[in-house]
Amino acid sequence: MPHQRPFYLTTPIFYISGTPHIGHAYTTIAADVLVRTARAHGPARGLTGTDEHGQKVANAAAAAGMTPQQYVDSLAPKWRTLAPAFDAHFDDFIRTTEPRHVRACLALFERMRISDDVYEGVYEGWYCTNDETFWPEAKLVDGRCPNPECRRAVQWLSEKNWFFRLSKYQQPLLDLFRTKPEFLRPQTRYNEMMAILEEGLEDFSISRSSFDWGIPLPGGGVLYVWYDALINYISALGWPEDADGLYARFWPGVHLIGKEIARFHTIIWPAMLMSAGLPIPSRVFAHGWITSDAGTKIGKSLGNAMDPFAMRGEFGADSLRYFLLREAPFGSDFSISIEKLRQRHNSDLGNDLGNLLRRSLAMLQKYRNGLVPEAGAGTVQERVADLPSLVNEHVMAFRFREALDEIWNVVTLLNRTIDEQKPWELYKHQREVELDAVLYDLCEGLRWLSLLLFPFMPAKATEMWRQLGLAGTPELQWNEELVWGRLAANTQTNPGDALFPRIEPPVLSS
RNA sequence: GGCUCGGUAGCUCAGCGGUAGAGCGGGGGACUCAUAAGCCCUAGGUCGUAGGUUCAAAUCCUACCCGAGUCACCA
Repeated sequence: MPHQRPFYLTTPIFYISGTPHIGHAYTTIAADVLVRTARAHGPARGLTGTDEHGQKVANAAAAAGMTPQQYVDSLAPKWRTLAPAFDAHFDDFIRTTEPRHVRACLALFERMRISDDVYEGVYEGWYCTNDETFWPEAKLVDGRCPNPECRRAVQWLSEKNWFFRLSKYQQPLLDLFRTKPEFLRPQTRYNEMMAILEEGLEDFSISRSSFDWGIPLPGGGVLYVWYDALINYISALGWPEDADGLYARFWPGVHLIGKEIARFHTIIWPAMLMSAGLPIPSRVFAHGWITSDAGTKIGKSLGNAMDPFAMRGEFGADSLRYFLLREAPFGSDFSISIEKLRQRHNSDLGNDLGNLLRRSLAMLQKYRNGLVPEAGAGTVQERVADLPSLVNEHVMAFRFREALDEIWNVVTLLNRTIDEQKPWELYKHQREVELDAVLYDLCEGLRWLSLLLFPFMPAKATEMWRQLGLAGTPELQWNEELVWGRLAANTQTNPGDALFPRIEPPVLSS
């Protein structure tokens, strides 16, 4: 069943001083597939953006000889190009330095004060200047920084800050998790957060007074960067003014995040919203890490990040999108390599799908001058009847791989239909009615595939659509378009270049 | 160290009480519309180890081994 409610999905906002790596592309692409699928059933909205405050940014700006604002302005364009580079379309891109965001943060802070959930306290602990991190006493190694690559002396710091009475929300959060386990998926992340909740929550410092690159508070100091960052999900909708009515229409939304930030999104953020008397997110999904073949995490700090732009250059955005969502269950870690990418590209995309389109249109060209025949007594219709709802259910539950498995069953079905019906023999023996029936089934089946694959591979699905002789793009409502027989007879098809040209392994020279 | 999740065919994984499954790779076959693609057949793996419960266990319980994650106010 298509969902009725407007659908709102967010990615995390990316920390601006980093460099985009394959993990950012992964989150972005998955979010885009969700939003595009939702949009095929009704109103849907996607949000991404950048997180621009914090001491690290301030330090990096100083090192670059710029003001923090100049510095983040110089970096923001790089992040804006990330989504378009992978054919991901978001309705909005928020930067936490924008006035609309600043206003929302201060408004939320004020609401929480009114709830008596914000109080002044002293924030202190052992601080490592190099890592810019406070460490609990128990973590110190010989009284020094526990980071194995640091091990410098730590110093005792204390500053007066605002605290959020997070402890007050332990029970409400436990109730939430127990009554609505689907709030956080997958299960393994849910278990971890439950363990944290059962251990108990401590109040949480939400301002800083030792530096000033953040959202300034009326009485001095700035908001802690995470407190500020989480609010982007509603500030981008126009809360609290909501002049455009977006907040009223789209909140609460769904958050897609990486597993490392589940705590912020499923404990701190809901508690903040509860405190302010606002609805909490409807769902949070924490996906896994992409690793290299050696099994090491790919991240900025390890210096082995695969450049997503280079990978796109070699395989194309659609092929990469397909690989990332087909290769592993969404939520698990998985490894990526050029060889695996090539394997998927050649086998699934080139051999199965691309070749299916080409051989189908080639026969239509040869036997019917490229004109779609009248529909006949085909066998494919009944086999695909459940496919749209099945695919939609899988995608909306973050089961991208299962959705693609279902779609590929139909790719295989159509390939098998050709081999079983042998159109070349039907043609030779002038069995015109049967030949028409098979050719129609193939074209209509391919039209369905184009529509269903559009969220995953927008450009290639559109190219399929074009070769099938259809106008516009397959970005259409499924309940109207996924009706068997909608493809009109006498449509003039346009066979074209191979959809996914084979990519040969590099020739090794000795 | 506590807790959590995994350890199933060469690879990636599904199965989660009833005498072992899929995809890919590998091997064989019949065809020709097609990107030498597609289709059909084929994999005989002590389901991490050792016990236990049961008429019956990858599937439940216990212990252990191995791997990963998490227990941080760094985004």
